[in-house]
Formats: sequence, structure tokens, C-alpha cells
Amino acid sequence: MTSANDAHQIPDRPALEGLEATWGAAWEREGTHRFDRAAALAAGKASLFSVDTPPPTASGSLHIGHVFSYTHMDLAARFQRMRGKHLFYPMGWDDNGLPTERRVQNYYGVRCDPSLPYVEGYMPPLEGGDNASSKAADQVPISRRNFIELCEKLTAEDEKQFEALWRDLGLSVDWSLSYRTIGHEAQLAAQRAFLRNLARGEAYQADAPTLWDVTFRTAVAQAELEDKDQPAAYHRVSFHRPSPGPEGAATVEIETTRPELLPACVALVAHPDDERYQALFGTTVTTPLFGVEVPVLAHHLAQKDKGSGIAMVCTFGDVTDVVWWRELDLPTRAIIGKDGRILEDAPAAELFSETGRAAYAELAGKTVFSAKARVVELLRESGELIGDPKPITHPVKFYEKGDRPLEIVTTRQWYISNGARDEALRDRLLQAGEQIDFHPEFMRVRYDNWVGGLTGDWLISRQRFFGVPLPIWYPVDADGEVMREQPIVPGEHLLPVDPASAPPPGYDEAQRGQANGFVGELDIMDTWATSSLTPQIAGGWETDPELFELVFPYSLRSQAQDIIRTWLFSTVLRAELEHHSVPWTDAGISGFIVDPDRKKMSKSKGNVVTPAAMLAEHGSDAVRYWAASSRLGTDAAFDPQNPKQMKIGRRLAIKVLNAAKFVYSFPEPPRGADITNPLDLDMLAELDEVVGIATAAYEQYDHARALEATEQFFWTFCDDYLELVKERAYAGDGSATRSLREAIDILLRLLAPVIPFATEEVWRWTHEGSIHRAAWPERRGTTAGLGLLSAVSAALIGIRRAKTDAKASQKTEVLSATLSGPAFLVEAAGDLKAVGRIAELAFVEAEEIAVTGIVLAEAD
RNA sequence: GGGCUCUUAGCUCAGGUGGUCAGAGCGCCACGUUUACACCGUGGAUGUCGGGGGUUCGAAUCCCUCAGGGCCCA
Repeated sequence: MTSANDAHQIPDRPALEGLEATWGAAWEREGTHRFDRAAALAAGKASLFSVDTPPPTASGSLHIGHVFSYTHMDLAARFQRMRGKHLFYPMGWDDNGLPTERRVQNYYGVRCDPSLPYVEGYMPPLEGGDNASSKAADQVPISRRNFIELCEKLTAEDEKQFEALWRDLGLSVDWSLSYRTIGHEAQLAAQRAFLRNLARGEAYQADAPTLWDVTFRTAVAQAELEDKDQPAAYHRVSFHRPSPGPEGAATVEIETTRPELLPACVALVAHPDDERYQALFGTTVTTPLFGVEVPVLAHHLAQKDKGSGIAMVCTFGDVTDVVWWRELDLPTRAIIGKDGRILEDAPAAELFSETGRAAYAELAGKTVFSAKARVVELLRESGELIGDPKPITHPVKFYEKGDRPLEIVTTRQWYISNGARDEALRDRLLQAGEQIDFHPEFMRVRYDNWVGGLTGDWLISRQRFFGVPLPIWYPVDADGEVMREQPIVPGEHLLPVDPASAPPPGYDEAQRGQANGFVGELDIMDTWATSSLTPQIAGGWETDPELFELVFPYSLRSQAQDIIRTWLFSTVLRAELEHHSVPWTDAGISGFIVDPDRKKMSKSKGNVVTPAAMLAEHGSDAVRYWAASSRLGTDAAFDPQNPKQMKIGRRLAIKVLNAAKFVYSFPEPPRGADITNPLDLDMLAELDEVVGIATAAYEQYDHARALEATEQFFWTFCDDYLELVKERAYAGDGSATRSLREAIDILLRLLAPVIPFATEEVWRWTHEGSIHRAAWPERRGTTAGLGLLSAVSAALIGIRRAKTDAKASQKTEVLSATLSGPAFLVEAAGDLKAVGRIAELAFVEAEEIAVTGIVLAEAD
């Protein structure tokens, strides 16, 4: 390498192409983004800026929204690094969980059947399949261990691609700190945290009605629900009264969208104030078709204006049924199995009439859909269906990743208390929310609403395969009964464990499933039960206390707004339960990307652009600029057909290359060269104010404002100041060249977080080391700007306008002109004469700035 | 139904604590082949700041109300 000041290193035509590869490799080689643990420890906790990064779903695809939000995070990180903070900036991949299983099923054409034995060296039937619509029947069943091996393999490949993309985008992550939510460290942390929750009574198991996805055959948590509008129909059905009421009616009519649940009906309910049903409360009626006697009860959740105002309660048609069942102490007569089909044996069979038993026999084994059709036929035949079903559309609860409505099935599940049933904990969580600075502030409301609206504890067990196992076994007694209430837990030193393949302490594998032996818990934890611990996983909780002490609580959690209820909330919960602390001091929440019609981008609409293609087309700096120009919490419209912001960003990056090339091509002024020219001093004073604005904005996570202020000054610097001082600079004026260099050095650093590649490229022409390790510009705060630069700019516009009006080149000589304006303007008259090519410039003191009497030389 | 948020030039958006706050960029029109930059430069036009009401000497900026968009939760 030649001297750093050797202008020959500056290319003739600087270009953005290839900068990502060049500088990405250099940063890796030089360890630019490496966490310097020793130095951080020496400097102490206050010197640290730690970032809790969202681990993207490895089996999903990264989309433009990720690029948006991750760039926002990186802007904060780069700013803090330049301010001298030690950055703890890891990156994780969320690879455990259902999305991975689903992708593996489609990709390899397999499905998991835990009853099958492991096959050594198994080769899947497909590689790279995308049979998203294929039926489970077409997938080859394989053992749990083979299945998990394929999950491991595919996620590892996906994660490589993700990392490559993030490197391309210029995220200044320390890649040596990456983790996987299925990895050893994550399993260790998740199991340890769970055992501690269990020991403190915060984790428990319960038999309870559970929202159940019949496709994936797993329980689902409240946070993963999504309402979808579905077509349905109100079926008016008559129940029979043992004796006619005072008004002589022998029946009572209800309306239901789920007639197939009639055999599971346990009561009718109406609103306590509903006059129509006062006489019925406390009496019983018999169900149509099945002839089961059920009570008529009052409950305030019954809606008078819905249907006939009286509803049937079934176990369980929806979440309201669960409330009625619990609060009215009703019996359980569930008829839907975990496969979504009607059970072979009805719990209430002995209560059925003869015809009821015959009817049920027809329904058994049917799907909900066909059972409904058959029940409607039977009701029609028996005359108990009144009129035709009335089609309606109503919201139905779905698993957010599922395609079929959720059923409610009673199962034994594991829960972690989340404040829903514990006022004190709820208050602690709300207080924790108050201790976190949300950016923007109003996003805190989403958190508060979620905490306040919780209706049940957090269901964390999943009946799936690829995830962190619940570290639990159960003893089997002498009669072969599993003693669920007395789980066996491992000591923490044994973690992580897989109870499905390893025996508990004190037992032998041969005792599995035997009398006086044990069984292992087969359920795994929900993904969020692991990713709620990202600060602990990345920070070496309990495995590296020195590190954890240093980085926790973290400085920043950065994420998108849609996962406040899941990731943000559950992370706060786990930190509160385990550490009695917030997990971070600040939360930066990014908005959504919406298409030009203000709709959320989605795959089904076909309006999704892949990030890799976008980076390749526009360049990483341009894409980052686009993200940086949106404030946190604000949705950004993006039109792939017309990516305006990216073009502007690209233009800015190119301008930076060219402006820096111009400035740095002047020989470095001697050290002693003082800046004396009033215009130079004024320009630097105004830039100093920009430094103040940008710094304050970044401190408040307002990167858009920082960028706007910097960018605006930069263009003035290029369009006006640069032109004004050109002649002086060519003439070797030290004040000019020194000012140019000082200004560009500051501007480059102000822009470095946004356009890290272009700024690094030009910085290295004249500096040793990375601009991203250079110190953030400090305010000098010497003298306030007089406004000379803007006054001269105004005068310059006058001169340029005269030439434009005359349809002359800006190069055209001016024989004479008169400059009027405030007295101090005369200080820059020389520069104005030079840039305007004015031979004679008279000056008249005036309030208004103007250039008059312009006499152009004859054009050639 | 509840909560949050938004509605400013054709488009995308800025506009702490009310008084050059009516702005920027893009687009558009015109001009200019100027040695940092044609992936360029120069200049120009464009808005009763969603509607209505109120507070005030004065409101895009505060309050009320209506309309519409978006998001979250029922």
C-alpha cells in the first residue's frame, strides 16, 4: 500500500458496483464489527451498547420488511459504534418450530411418524420440492430422528443464505456471535429457564380446553391466533320443553352455526335480562335428534340481539363455550378428536335417545364438515330444523399459520403464567413496560393493551417434533399408571436433555414405559418459549456470567410492530420472571412495508420483491437509504415498479463518491493552514449545527431526521459551496482546501451509518482504518453561523437565473452586475465573482439580497 | 364495539413547546454537452395543510365533532 495521502489511489470514475464485496470482505478481515470483549470489560458496562436482534425464521424467506427493520437496527448500532461504544451485536436464526417442519415436509416429501425406527443414511424421496399443496398421504413417513436430521440440514443451508444476504446489506453484526434457537446454547437456556419457572411455580401443567389445530395436530397459544372471516350459516333449531310454557310453546328455538355439535350440547344460555326467557331459566329442555336433557341458564355473555337471543353451549364450539362451561360449571361432553373428526364414542351416549344413538353412529368418524351436512339432513327429516339456514360471514379463530379453523379440544398442556390470572404479575409486567423507552412512544400502548387483554396463561407445549424438548419425565407406578402430577426433573448440570431418548437420573433406559419405570415427555416447547430468551442465549446466561453481567439488560431491542404481542411481550415476561429486570432499556419498533395501495405486502398478492434482487439492482447503500428515510413506527409505501427512494439513495451515494473525489484530489493543506475566509468559517459553523441536529436525532433513534438534515446540508455543500470555492481551491488557497477537507470528513461520518459502503470507499482514499470505527463528529459549538452561506447561495441563484433566462450557459461571462444585500455579503463577493465569471461586481447595501444589472458577454 | 395511528403540492413525505410553517425530494416544464459528478447541472410552476365548529390578537400546529384510510384488540 502506498501512502494514505496518495491521491493516485482515487479512481478516475468511482462507482458503487462491487463495493459490497470489497468492503464486506475487508470488514470481516479487519474485524471491524468484532465485539472486543476484553476492552469492553475494561471500559465497563457504561461503554457497552448491546443489541437484542430478532432471529428471523430460517425456513421462511426474508422479505423487504426484514430489510427495512434490520436496517433501522443497524443504523442505531453503527451510530453507537462510532460514538465509541463497544457493540455487542449478535445475530440468531429461529430455526426450531412448525415452519421448519412444514418446509422440510414439502422440500423433502416426508413427514414425521414417531412410531417408526431410525434409518441410518436415510435418503429422502425429494430434494427441493415445493409441493405446498401436497397431501400428507403423499409424504413418506420417517422416524422422528430422521426427520429432525433433515430439519437440521435444511435450516443450516437456509441460514447460510440468510447470512450472505445480511452481509450484503451491510449489517454490522459480529458474525462470530451467532446462535440458533435449536442450537445447544439455546436448548440449554430454554430448558434451564423452564425448570426455574417450574421450581418457582410459574410453569405448570393442566388438563384444559385448548385451541387445537387439526392439520398440525398441536395446541396453539393465544398470541398465535388470527381471526379470519368465514362463510357460515345460522341454523334455526328447536329444543323441546318437557311441558309447554304459559304461552303454550312446546319448543324453544335457538340459532347455531355449528349444528354438528348438537351431541355435545350441555346447556342453553340467554342473557339474564332477556324477558323472553325468564320463565325458562332454571328449567330443562331436551336436545333435538339426541334427546338429551340440558338446563337453560342465564349468563351475561349471551347476546340478546344475536339469533334468537338464546344460544346452545357445546363442549366446545368456540371460546365463549369455554367461558360458559367454566363459569356455569357444566359437564364435558366433547365429541371432536385431535384429528378434527367426530369421536367414535360419544361421552354422553348413555344419555342419548334411541334415535340419537343411531344418528351418532352415522356421524362417528366424519369430518366436522360432513357431520354438519348429515346433522342438517337429519334435523330436516325430523322437522326440528326451522326454515332454511341463513348464510352469514363471521370471524373464526385460526392458527396464524394454519388453513383450517381451530377446534377446542381438552388436553393436558404445559403453561407459563403470564399475568392473565395473576394481578400482581400483570402489574409488574405493566411496570416493566413503563421502564422501557419505546420508539416511537405510542407503540407502548400495543404492549399495554396486550398485557391487559390476556385471557389465559401462556401455553408453551406443542405436540410437534422439531423444537426444544420439555425436560421432563414421569414416573410409572407399579400398576403401569403414568404419574403425571409428579414429574421428574433433571439437575441443571445435565441440560440439555431429550427425555424422548434419554432416561431420567436414577433410571435405566430399559425401564422406559415399564411398570415402576418412567416415560419421557414427548411434547416440545413452542418456538417463542425459546426465542423469548434471545438476550439470555446470546449473552451467555449462566454459562458465561461475566459476559452476561456485562451485556444484560441490553441497550436495544429492535423489531417490527407485528410481533409486539409475541416476541416483545414474551421476552419481557421471561426477564421479569427470571431476573426481575427489563431485558433492555429501549425498544425500536419498525413499521410495515405497504404496497402503493396501502395494503400490506403479501405473497398471495404477488407484490413481493426478493431482497437479494433488490440489493443487486439498486446497490446496498441505496436500499439502506430507502429504509433510513422512514421513521420508526411509520409504515412505508413501496412500489417495486417505481422505487423512487432507492434511486434517490443511489444518487446520493454516487454524489458522495464524486464530491469526495473532488475534495480529496486537492493536496492535503499543510497543518498550519488556518481557515480564515468568512465563507469557509460560516460553512463550517452551519455544518456544526447539522452535527448537533444529527447527533441528537440519532440519540433518540430518529435516523430519518438525522439523515434529512445531513443530506440537505450535503447537497447545499455540493451545489453551492463547492462551486463557490472552486477557484480558490484550484489556486491553492489553504483556507478553502482545508475547509473542504474538514467538511467532507464530517459529512462522510454523518452519512456512514446510512451508506456504509460508499463512505468507506472514499474514506480509505485518505485515511487509515475504517470510517465505521472513526469517531462520530463532535460539535465544536464555537460560533454560530451568520447565514453567510445561505445569503451567498441566494445571490448565486440570482446570477444563475439571469443566465438561464437568457438561455445562456452557466459558463457565460458576465461583464458587470450589481450585488445588493446585507453588508457582510461583501465578504464573499470574490467567490461570487469567480463562480459567476463576473468581471465587474458592484456592491450596494440593502436588506434584500439580489443581483441586478447583469450584463452578459456575447455568446460565441 | 374498544384502542392506537394517519389524512399537508400529481406522487412519497418533513413540519419539538401555536406567530416568515406553507416546505423537501420525485415527477413535470424550460434551459445548459460547465474538466468532482450526464447514474449530471441550472432555473421555474404547483397546495383554501380531509370537512365543520371552537379556544386565541393569531392554528397545518391546541380542543370538540364528522368523514375516510391503516393497524391492533374484542
